Amino acid sequence: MANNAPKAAAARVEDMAAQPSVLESLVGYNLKRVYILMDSDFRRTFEGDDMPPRVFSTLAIISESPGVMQSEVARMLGIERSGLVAIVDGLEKRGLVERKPFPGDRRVHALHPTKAGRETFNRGINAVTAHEDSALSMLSSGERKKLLTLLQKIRAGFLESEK
Amino acid sequence: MANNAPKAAAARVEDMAAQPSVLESLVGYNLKRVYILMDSDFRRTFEGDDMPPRVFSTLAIISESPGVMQSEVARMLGIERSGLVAIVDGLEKRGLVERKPFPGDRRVHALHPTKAGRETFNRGINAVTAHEDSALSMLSSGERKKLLTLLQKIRAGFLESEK
DNA sequence: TATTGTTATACTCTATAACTATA
DNA sequence: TATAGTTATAGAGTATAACAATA
Repeated sequence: MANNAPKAAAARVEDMAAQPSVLESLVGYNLKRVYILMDSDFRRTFEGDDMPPRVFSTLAIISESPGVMQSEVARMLGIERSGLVAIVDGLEKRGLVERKPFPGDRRVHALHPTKAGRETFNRGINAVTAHEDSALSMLSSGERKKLLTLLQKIRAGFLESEK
Repeated sequence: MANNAPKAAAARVEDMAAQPSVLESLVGYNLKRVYILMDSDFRRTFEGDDMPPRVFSTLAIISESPGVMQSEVARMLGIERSGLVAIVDGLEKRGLVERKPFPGDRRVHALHPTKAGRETFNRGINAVTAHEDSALSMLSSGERKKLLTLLQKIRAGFLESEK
């Protein structure tokens, strides 16, 4: 150690900046931090519309696949059937989706978007895209595409390993 | 529509596969799904060691920056001071870290790793790296580096925009 | 027996606010 | 006045288990 300075009488809080951590080099750690940033930003942007991420995702799937059953939506979103009940309840109360009988299987509730639901989804998808444009403005178009490709590749890899 | 088949009497559940969703093209959605996969995998891998991600992160920062104060650790991890109390309590009970008086400011608890804490961290960082090697084996070395770089760039961008 | 939707329940994670002791 | 650590509390999100209706 080439530190010839006299020993300080007492440390000062201002001097206690910590070392950069090895955590910064871990994909998992950075993934979590970025997820939290993006998720918070999404919620802040759409809180006036009462549209947290998983509610928007549910509306999207129902709008794109009218007649889809709840179990299938839950499976696509990677959540439990039970967790989806409250989300669909909320969307139904707001007049954005409807539960209808499914011809051929009376256990099933087929989920359909209403006209208002389709309109909300169409406005939403534009707003969400604009939100991503803004939140990811530090990335070039190519970098953003690359990021998307890498994330999709990881998901595909996990899917494969579960077989 | 070039569908000349006769109309089915009743739909069948087996035929109700939903459309691929526009969600799949959103960075935020894929980020969340990948975060959940990696986080679950981490917890599963280290549950025998009682070492969820944020406990390991806390131990890492204390091991790398002995004497760091709690507020600084919370700031680095992006969580509230109050949330860190239980984590440090747990690490202290397990004999991995110690709260010591901070010379010069009696409000501060300086956090130090014990010998056992340093050993646990050293074993942990190897295990975590091995975990990432396994969980991200579908990516080439170059892809993994690129992903890390992109995630860090997003974090830096958010940090910049908060100024 | 298995599956769909539902309810009840509990647990994790986190944020907020208020308190104390110090500065 | 402001800050470090702490406690209490509440909320969001999610998972598990059990149930009725139906297959």
